[in-house]
Amino acid sequence: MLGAVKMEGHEHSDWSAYYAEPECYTPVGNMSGGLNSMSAYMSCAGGVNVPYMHAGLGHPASGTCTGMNPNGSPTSAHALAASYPNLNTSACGQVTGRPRDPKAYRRSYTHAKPPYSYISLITMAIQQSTSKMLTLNEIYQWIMDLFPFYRQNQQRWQNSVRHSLSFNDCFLKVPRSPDKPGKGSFWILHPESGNMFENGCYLRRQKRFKCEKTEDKPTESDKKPHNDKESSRLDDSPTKDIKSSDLKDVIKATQALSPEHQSHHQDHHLDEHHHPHHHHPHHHPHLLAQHHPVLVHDSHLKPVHHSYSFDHPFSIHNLMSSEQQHHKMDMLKPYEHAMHCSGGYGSPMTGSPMPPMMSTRASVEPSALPSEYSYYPGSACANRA
DNA sequence: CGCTGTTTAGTGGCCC
DNA sequence: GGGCCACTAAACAGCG
Repeated sequence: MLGAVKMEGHEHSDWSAYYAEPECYTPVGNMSGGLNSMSAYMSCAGGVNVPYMHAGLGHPASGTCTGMNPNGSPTSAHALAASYPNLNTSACGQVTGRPRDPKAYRRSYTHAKPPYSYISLITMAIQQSTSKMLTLNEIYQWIMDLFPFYRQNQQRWQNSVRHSLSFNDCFLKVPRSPDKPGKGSFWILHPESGNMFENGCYLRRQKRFKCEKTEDKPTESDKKPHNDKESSRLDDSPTKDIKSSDLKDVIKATQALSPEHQSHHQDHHLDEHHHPHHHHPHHHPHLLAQHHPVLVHDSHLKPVHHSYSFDHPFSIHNLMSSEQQHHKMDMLKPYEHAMHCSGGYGSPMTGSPMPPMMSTRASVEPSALPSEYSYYPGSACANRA
């Protein structure tokens, strides 16, 4: 299993060194034994004054209004520096190496590259969103809010994110409706891409999702190629742009994953209240569906549950569910606990990890939390052997 | 002009 | 070694 942890392009030495320390991370095959390394990771990341405890909840991108500088930001860096005086960082805030002090070096992992592929990150971002669809910028925000590492070198990884979105068939682009102008399209997960991450492990896909539909390929008239390049793609592969007639099915497919859609209005309200200047109210599916009234059922877009095992230590559930598990607790205790006991991305100290994002949304009421986080564990049993 | 999106190319790790 | 997957860089076009 550890092999999966190691990933290309990641700081292998950092992670392997970290995992090698039994005090910090003991994978030992006890995946469901409450060893929640990723949650500990998130605990720390979230604890580092990540100004948006709601990351794992309804609207990731809503982090923009929590005071975080969307551009990576001196603000964030300073906040991090203030929170982590011992953080061994370079002038630009990047982790420069392993501090001599074990505790300090563990803390530095708040800025180490998470062992998730970009595809994983994008998938997580979209899946955890209430609307199951995010704009590019919202995906950026979600990643940055959750992983301090990605507040640096944004041009680099954001290019990779864009590449991943375009290149991988598992991501579909949903154009904005004419009456909701704005920049960029919405991105959703292909309804049939659900088994990309077997066992719910988001470290690396077990198999690449390939959209091989041919018989249900949309007609040429339904597509709106942006340019010659895109039209040329139609020859051997359907465009990733999703047509309006498919939207409802796709949304249904994605939202059928959890009962959270039943509380959309509540979540919507909450987020609107907390993030009054953000765009996301525009793309809630039910709103969007209103803008796409002509919806025809398409067989190839049948609802398919994304079946993950959320017990996996690197699953999004473990990454996020700590919020649900602890939202009733004293908001500060877990943070302090993690800061003292973990301070890193992985820690065996917590079978019940602290909430990942605690810093600013402590006032959120449990009832306002999306129900998906109490739903996922059950779905794991239902969908996976 | 900056952001978004597409595409190509090169590289490296992992697995069989 | 080949295939696959992932990361990165870069060029380019379209759009707001």
